[in-house]
Amino acid sequence: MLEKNYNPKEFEEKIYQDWETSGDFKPDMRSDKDAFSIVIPPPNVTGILHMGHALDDTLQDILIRYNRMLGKKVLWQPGTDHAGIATQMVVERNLAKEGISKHDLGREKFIETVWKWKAQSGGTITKQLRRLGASCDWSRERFTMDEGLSRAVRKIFVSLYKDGLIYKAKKLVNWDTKLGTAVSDLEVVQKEANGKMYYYKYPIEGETGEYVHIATTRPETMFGDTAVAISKDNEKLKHLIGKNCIIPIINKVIPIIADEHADPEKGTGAVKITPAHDFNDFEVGKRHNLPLVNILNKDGTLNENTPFNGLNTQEARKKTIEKLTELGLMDKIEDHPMVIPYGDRSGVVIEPLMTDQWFVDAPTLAKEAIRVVEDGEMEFVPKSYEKTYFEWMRNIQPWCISRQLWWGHQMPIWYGPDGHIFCEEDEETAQKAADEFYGKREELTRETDVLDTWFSSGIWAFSTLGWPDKSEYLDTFYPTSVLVTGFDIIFFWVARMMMMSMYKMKQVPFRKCYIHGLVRDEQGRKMSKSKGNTVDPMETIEKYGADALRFFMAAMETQGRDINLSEARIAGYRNFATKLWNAARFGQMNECVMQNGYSADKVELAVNKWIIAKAQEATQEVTQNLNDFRFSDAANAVYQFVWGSFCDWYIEMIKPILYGENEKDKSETRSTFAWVLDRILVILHPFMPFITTELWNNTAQRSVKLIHAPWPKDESIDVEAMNDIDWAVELISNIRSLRAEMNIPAGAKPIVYLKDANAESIKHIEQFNPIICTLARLEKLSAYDGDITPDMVQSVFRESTMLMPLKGVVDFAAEKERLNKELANVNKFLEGYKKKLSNPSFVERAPAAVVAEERRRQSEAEANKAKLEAALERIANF
RNA sequence: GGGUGUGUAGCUCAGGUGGUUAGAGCGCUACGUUGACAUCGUAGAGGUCACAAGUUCGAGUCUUGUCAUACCCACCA
Repeated sequence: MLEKNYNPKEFEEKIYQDWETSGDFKPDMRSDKDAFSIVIPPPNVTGILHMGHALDDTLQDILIRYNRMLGKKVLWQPGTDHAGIATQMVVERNLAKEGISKHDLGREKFIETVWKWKAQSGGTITKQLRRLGASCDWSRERFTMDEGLSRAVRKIFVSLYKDGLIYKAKKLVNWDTKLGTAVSDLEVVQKEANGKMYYYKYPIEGETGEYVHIATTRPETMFGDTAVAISKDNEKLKHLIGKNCIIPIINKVIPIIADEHADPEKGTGAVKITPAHDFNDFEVGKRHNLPLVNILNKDGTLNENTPFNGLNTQEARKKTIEKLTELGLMDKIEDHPMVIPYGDRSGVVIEPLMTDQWFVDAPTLAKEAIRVVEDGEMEFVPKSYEKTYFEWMRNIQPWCISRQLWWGHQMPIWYGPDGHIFCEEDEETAQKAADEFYGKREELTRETDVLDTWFSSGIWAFSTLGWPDKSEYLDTFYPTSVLVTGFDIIFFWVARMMMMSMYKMKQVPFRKCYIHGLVRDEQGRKMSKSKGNTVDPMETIEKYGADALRFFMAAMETQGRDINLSEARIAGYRNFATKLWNAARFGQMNECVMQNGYSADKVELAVNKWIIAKAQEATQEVTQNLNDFRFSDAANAVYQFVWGSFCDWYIEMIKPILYGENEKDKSETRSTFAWVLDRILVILHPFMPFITTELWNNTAQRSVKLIHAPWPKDESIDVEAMNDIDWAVELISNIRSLRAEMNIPAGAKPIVYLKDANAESIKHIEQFNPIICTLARLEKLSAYDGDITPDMVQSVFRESTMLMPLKGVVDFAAEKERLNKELANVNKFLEGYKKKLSNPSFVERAPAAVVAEERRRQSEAEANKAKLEAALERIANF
């Protein structure tokens, strides 16, 4: 017997362990059905599960479990990401607590420490995923830095390099002064700040008292200026073009040039050009062949090309202003709201800096990645994200992949003594290539830079399946079926996966890409540690169970919208689980098990036919909606069926049968109950795997585990579905015969019985029992003043189970009115269609498909009309 | 500046291709909880679907505009 209370803590972990140890998550490679596969967006190995993961992985698990029940070969490939910067920062922070810096350890020792740390606490997130119920094939778990994946990374790097798609270049890149590394454009976030605009002037060379006035937010960069630009359309200032001016303090002469970058409307109309420290100025410098003067060290302090060697930019700015003021060159300082770039990880200001870096030729790789989406080989769901994707891909810039970090994939690049580059998969091969190149043995040195984390994530879809080796899994599961991820990661990951996969595999990495929104807090604010409004999914699971959290995520997931976390709602879904638990318990108490020889398509009682038809309807809805990635619709269909139809109505309706004496009816009803409960457990399983499994294991002997139970097919049973009108007709007929049989005078109130019956208790029982309630309201009878006997009550209880209470369809006059109204409506449509279709210009000019659609609707309306008329006829007598 | 969304009940949100009386959960009110229910049931109140014009026999849904709001991209000397 089931416990009295639903207590998820008691069985969730136990059930998960059984799945995992029994190998239930492994694909059934003998299945003759299609393959279905998902690669998990690898969480950061240092991370802990947050609500975003809970959403992302719940959706994936629903799809995985659903497809597994469809009998397909199903693989959910799990793994974690080494997350270069994030992980390095975590470990550095830990070391700092002991007063150690990474430089104290040296590169090798530091990396050792990271691995040690990973071994120690890297499993947290995968443990948490298990707690959520994620049915990943953990036996195949991968890590972006493990041996196989590292080999895949080297292989693809060499391939790209040899195809000329990876190159080294000295470019202006985003430089993180705290981490001491280059970062990609995507890793830079722009933040609003209250800055100041500094106005000052540069003396014109050879013309005492003449100046060119400049405005800048960063005066300290003036030592890197190599020109001042003015638009040639600037009537007021264009006379200065061609002259030279002098950078004060260092008294350096620079030219005044004409360039469109200088907008006459902005600032003073004259712009100082610092090509080595500003992306726009860099372009101007290129156009005019201006020299580059680097004024910053890699830690962001000013260097020897300035008078403030060693000072940071803030201090240098102060000094510069002081000096300019002394020289009488300052005009004014104004408040100026501005946007400043910060590193999204380090949180410090990003400086554009000239450095040697490695780049992937993204514009070339993007071409195929764009084509396959245009051609529909990969589809975004919702489709609108295509636009975002195209927009970004068509304007993509070379991708800076080198990072000056220690933790990550060291680039497979070796330099000869003369700087010649050898790019090979390992040192031995590189040495061989060098031997051949030089004709003698030369010492090689390896490039110290490591790769951007997203480089290895970019090949995740096939590297985890075994590439570059031949493997059954790669053949079977690539391309993967669908990628499920958040919109914030489209550029970082989806786009890169598309490019890398198209380059190497010549096939899309996934056929569909389902994009979901963010999980926000109760008020719709973004969750963040700094705001302190994060909710730990593990605490939620502890409190309400994993099933409740999962169902919440599914029920709230509507395409293209963020989800606001709501504890009340999660509690509501916990109540839903409780409800189901108790329904199952009710079944147990009434010995509702499948009888031998029971067949759902042979039931006779209306109430059983009805619930079976309803169950089929719900199954269809769930199936269709899951196929369409409409998670909330799928979840709500089960919810409505279980609570609204099964618990609220069916269970109430069958009580009299189960408590009565008609053994045949009892037997059929018990079996039907068991059948419907089974159906519920199956279609609910993808959403709530734990409670469904617990009930499955406890309600009868099973030959198959629920996780592998076959998903029901629509055509498996054939019950005669009854529509509302049919129910109403049958209901009222039964009441009439009942009334006649029991000799109840017309106008009498239907029978109620209580030990101490009185007017109040009659009212109560109306509310308690939907059957009685319906009877009462249906006939709108006045008070029954005859005797009420226990027999009469029994009789009504027993017989009335043949009836169907219907919410809403209780008043036949109203029903008639409704039908007539609808009929009038249909007639109106028909008139409209007739009018449209008899209009020659519409029929002749409109596209054939449109006309056909209109005709189809017309005939649909005609069929509807016939149906309504038939229904009206049927209730005409009531 | 460019782009993409969103605006529906007190709150949070559903409302494929226009078509009955616009729905759910929570909250609220009333009544009841005796037989699955750490609760549940029944009933109810609550909406000019942001605003305006248009297309249509018919608009929450389509078109245009306005207002509000969120996010993304670029830029701001």
